[in-house]
Amino acid sequence: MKISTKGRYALTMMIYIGRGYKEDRFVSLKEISNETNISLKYLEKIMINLKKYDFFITSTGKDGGYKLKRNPSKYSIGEIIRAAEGNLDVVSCVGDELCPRKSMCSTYSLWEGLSKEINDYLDSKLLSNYL
Amino acid sequence: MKISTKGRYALTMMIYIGRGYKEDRFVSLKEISNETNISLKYLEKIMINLKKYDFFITSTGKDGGYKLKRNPSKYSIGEIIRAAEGNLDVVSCVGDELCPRKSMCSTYSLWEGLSKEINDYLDSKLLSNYL
DNA sequence: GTAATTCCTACTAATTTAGTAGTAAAATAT
DNA sequence: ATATTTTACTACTAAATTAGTAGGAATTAC
Repeated sequence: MKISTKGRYALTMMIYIGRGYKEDRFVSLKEISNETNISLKYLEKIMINLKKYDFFITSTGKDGGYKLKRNPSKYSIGEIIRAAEGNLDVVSCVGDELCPRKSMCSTYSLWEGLSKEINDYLDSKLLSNYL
Repeated sequence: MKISTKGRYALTMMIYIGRGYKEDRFVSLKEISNETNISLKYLEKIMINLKKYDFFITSTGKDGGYKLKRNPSKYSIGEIIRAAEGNLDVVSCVGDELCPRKSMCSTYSLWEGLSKEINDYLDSKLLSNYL
């Protein structure tokens, strides 16, 4: 039940990029990599998932990088972590997938409830709280 | 952020053993394996972790198995899952371990808060609710 | 004493996580 | 224009964790 580096580093990037928001400047992954000592290549890889969402304006080339599209208070931590890691359900047996183990059905509501707690908690926290 | 089979199957076993509590009988892993189609050997392996805690009275040999030591309402789901999986903190940077990445310190309270939510939720649920 | 069960140790396979490597394409400062 | 810087894209690899398997010793009810 650990949050992986994918989710943690994604949030790190969002924080750095969020800090550039007031100055209206692009923040490059190079810069984040330098300040955090996280490999540039790995940041790029994690960024692939985030780019699928409508989070940034990007610019290639000199002085390029990423800029937030919205105000940092308009991003929840939940949407960031889910963008990076996928859904935050604690079990995969959701939807109409049939579970062959009867005994576990009695625990479905437990896992569903826990997943909801996790999502609600993270959705209640905003990026602006962590800049 | 998935609960692994270790935790899920541990709970499954506790439920089956808990059902035997009223009849005051030993429930064997063989029986649980037969009803759930989870490999006996794997159940044995997961049981190793649970046995470190004061959960059961055991009996080897014919008609042997496991019997709960306390009333099912005296076991929280949290203690069961922690016994099987280890602590439920969502990050490992707890205690006095020093984190080299400054930017992440701003998120420590987030992960600590989330870990507390998870533990509190699971501690509020009792085994007796899932028999 | 035999069958059923836990107890104990060791091994293996599959999956996920955590990276690395190389290059192409785009934008910009000069 | 061109050199530089940055994102964009594709592919590969290493380490760790998860999920199991295998074989047999000790214990107990009958």
